Amino acid sequence: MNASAQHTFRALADPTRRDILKMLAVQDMTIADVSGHFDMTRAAVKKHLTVLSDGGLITVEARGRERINSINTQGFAPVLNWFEYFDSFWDDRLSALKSAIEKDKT
Amino acid sequence: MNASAQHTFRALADPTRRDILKMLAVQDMTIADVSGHFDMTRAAVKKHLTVLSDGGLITVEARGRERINSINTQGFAPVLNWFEYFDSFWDDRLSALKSAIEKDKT
DNA sequence: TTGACATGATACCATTTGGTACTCTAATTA
DNA sequence: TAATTAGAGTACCAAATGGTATCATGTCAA
Repeated sequence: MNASAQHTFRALADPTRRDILKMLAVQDMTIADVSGHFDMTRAAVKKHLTVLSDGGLITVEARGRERINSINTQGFAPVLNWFEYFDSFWDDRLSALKSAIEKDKT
Repeated sequence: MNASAQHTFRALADPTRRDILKMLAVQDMTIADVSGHFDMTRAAVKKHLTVLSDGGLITVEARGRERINSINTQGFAPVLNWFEYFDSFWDDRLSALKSAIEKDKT
């Protein structure tokens, strides 16, 4: 926690961590649950979860001997805020950006 | 160029590179121009610009012996598209996110 | 209580990353 | 033309990163 924008951007920079976030968007999972989806040790997955937690993108709640990892919606705010900085410069370009997004959808 | 989402996310993960993007949002700059704003060598800045170019976030145009670096609006599309994936899961949470963004504005 | 299970924590390793220093080429310009 | 300027390219270095292996701890269940 105590996520600076830097921690959040760094957390998003790894493809494994982005995949974990997609999984957690569907449902909460324990560390073992998450590990089951990757070809790496549980310890490695745990490290990724720690980075995601430091970035404020997930929260972890102890339940007995398990740790329930949940996505934290508000953790995305620092990154989306950063993008909004550009809005003030792109009054004209922004519409082009939005149409580009639509076009890129697969 | 040939920016995969991974290259784009990685390009955004460094604070120096994010600062460069903010500067280029205001105006196009040569490598020397950009270097003047940082306490590091021109070669180091050049490396950052290469990563930004690989991530599709800037374009570089030769003009005489200078290289004009410009922000590439459409380069942000892969990242914003990635975020949109979550929309389909967060029909209810998304509004909370948007209000959180508004609240976080300083 | 005792054993199995989920996780935490640490040490260690190879690769990547951010940075410097140095040399080289191409374009200006005096 | 000669000297200067903007940038390219490479070798090198320290630190961070992603991963494994190993051991310790708390919790559940028989």
